[in-house]
Amino acid sequence: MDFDPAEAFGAQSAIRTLRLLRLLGEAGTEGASLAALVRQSGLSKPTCRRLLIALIEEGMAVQDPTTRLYSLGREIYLLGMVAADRYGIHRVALDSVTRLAQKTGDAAFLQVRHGEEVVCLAREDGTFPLRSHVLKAGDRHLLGAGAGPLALLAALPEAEAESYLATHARALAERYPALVPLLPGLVREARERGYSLNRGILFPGSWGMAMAIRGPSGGVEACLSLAAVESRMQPDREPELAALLAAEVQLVEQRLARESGPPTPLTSPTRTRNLP
Amino acid sequence: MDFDPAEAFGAQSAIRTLRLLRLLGEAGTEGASLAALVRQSGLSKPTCRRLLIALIEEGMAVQDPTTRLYSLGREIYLLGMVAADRYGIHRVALDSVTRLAQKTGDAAFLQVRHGEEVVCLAREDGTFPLRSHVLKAGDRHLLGAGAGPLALLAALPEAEAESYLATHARALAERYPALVPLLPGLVREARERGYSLNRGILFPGSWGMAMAIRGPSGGVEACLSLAAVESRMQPDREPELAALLAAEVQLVEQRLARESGPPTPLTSPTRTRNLP
DNA sequence: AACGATAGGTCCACGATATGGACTTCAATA
DNA sequence: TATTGAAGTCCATATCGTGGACCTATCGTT
Repeated sequence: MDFDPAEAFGAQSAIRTLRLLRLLGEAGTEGASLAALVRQSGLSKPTCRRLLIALIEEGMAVQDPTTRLYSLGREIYLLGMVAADRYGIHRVALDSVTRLAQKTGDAAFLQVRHGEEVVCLAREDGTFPLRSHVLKAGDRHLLGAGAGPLALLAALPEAEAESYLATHARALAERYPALVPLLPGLVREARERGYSLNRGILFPGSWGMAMAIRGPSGGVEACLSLAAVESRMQPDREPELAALLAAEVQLVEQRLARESGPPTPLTSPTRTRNLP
Repeated sequence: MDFDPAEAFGAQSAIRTLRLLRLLGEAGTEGASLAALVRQSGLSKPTCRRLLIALIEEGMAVQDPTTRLYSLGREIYLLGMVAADRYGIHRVALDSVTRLAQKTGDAAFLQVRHGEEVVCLAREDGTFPLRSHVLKAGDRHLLGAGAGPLALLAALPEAEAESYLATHARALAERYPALVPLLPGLVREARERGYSLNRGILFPGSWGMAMAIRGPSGGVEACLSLAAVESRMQPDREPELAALLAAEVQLVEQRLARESGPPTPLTSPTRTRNLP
């Protein structure tokens, strides 16, 4: 993360604290070690630790006394549930994830777009014993990187997708070197098919499939996805999986439409500074 | 809130930022004005504003451009969903809230205990036109203050409840003056009946009823509750409402038991400093 | 339309506060 | 029992955050 000094505006440690919080989110249920957080945050060890203590004292983080790993605290859950009134999609989508996992036997996910990132909100495992553990709740990837992010990218208006690719080519190439040359083709494929397919591009042998969820206003903010080992996502099973995805996506879309009495505000998180 | 300087340990502004975040949580969906946040936090206006900007830049808060009110941002929702893997009760309890609201026609709530506080996680309104708006998602009250908090207090082991009352008498008296003398009686009543009843003690005319949810390990962490205008909670309707509550509580408890393959860690959020 | 009152927002000199290099402690591996 | 790597802590220093003072916008009132 490392700080661009320009973005510190008298709130350095506030920003640092909040970024740490986000890193804890990415660490998910397992948690993260102090060393890992130091590395990822670019902070010094004492600073990192001090901020973690503050997070812990406020209930926003916890440290496992035996493993010493840090993870999100209950306070964050409580706040998140309050925020869910506004941003929530889980109420209409979580049980679809569960059903997908049950019916397919593989891992199913709910992912949402958040600016240029795609965040995995929920993962549910099926019963099949060979499982891909490449994606878990809290993981974040750039649009396009993985089946879910690919579905979301492909569902964007073409102009928007183009400009995203142009703007983020560098970042994509850095984080996912193998991906960039393939992306335009994958996006086209996904558009034609109606769902995306990731044939082990990011992690060999880990395949994925995803379909975007369109909100009542037409915007795309989330997707359902599946992940499995290569052998479980061959052409023979593809239509079956796609049909299951399609059915659940349709269900979620209906539920979204029904409850959109008060239309969800979906404004971008970027802020324009008030100028003098 | 105001700061006990002793608790600042080189993380003043981190703590301040996180407390602000919590205040935003309490403000719920409506949001809070800068002035309100300044008042509640005890911070100076510039400091408050600066920290809010930091929160906004990190996506953890948003400001409505027309009303200028601040509220929780989408990032908090995302983090909360990740934390839900660990602390979540909503997956097994939210639809009970919905059903209660539908069947009773009144407002139904899910509240959880968090240390000495009880946080309202969700509110769902029924169709009856006279509604109590005394409680909304994000609101926090001390154990004992209101139907839900009362049910949770009454469900505690007797010794624990006693010691809580002893320790927090002052705080209770300060925030809820009318309540304290009545509390012991109310708690006893609730224990005998199996559910709590608040006959407009905190807000005249706003009545409430609640029943605690017991986890598989026997601990009590949450409750379902109902609120209505006085006339809708008279003895004639009481058994009916209590039965509905009991049915949903039982359902939630069953679901909790079923999914407790990996038993939910429910450790307290307080931290013991590592001593040299 | 001029006024006062209330709230949102910002500036910047000062000093309290957060910083990180250096250190200690502990557990696991060799 | 050395050795490595990670967790955790101390404290002198200067950087970063602070809040009094000020500006502006938007009301309701006369």
